[in-house]
Amino acid sequence: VWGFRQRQLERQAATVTDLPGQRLGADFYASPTCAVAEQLLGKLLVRERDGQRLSGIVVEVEAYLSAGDPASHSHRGASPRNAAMFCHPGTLYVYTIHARYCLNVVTEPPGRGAAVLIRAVEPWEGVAVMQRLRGKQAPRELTTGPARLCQALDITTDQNGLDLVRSHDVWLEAAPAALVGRRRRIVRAVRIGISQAVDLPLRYFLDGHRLVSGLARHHSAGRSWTFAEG
DNA sequence: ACAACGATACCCT
DNA sequence: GGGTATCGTTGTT
Repeated sequence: VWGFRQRQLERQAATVTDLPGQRLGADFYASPTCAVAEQLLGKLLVRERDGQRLSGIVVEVEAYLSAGDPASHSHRGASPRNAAMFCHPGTLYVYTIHARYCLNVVTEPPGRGAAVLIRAVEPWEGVAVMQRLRGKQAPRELTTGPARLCQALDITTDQNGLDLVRSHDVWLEAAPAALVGRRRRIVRAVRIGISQAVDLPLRYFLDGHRLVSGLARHHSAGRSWTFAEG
């Protein structure tokens, strides 16, 4: 009961101050990782590149915890690769896997080693550029999957360690005005593509959204609830 | 030095 | 649903 009440308060604190299209501030990221993970759904991930905005609505994320989570890159302590994960909340952590890039948002107080992996976004601005960067046209081929969305937004390890609160290259914004007030259902389920801690339900996504990764029959698995954007 | 292995994606059936 | 390309990081000689 106490945990639920705390989460409720955290959610209110993060949404009350957010105005449509406004960049998310440092306080957004400094919360417990699971709270940040679910609050990231519906927010706008923005990449400014050559004076042009590329952006997408966050529709799927995974939490990677600072303790008790063997699947987290921070589990074996800090290293040159994961150093950004131990920086202050709101830091961008980009890592390579299978010769591709994936993007995380650092959470919690500095030094904890917790982050949220963004696994899928819905293209919002600059779709044609994303299609060119990806070399693909189909909606599900553009930004569904953590490495695909990085390629679509031209995010590489060059952006590793950026401060999302101050950077002019990458940041997050509150949901666009067009989406404020829209009711959505969130599903919480197990994470994808890991071999440790496979049973922890730390994956969050918008129920039934066509651009969520994984098989459609898994989309309704797990526990779900509704929330109102903005 | 070197070998193993991923928080993947692509292409094939 | 399954096999594999591909390469940086890591841990081991």
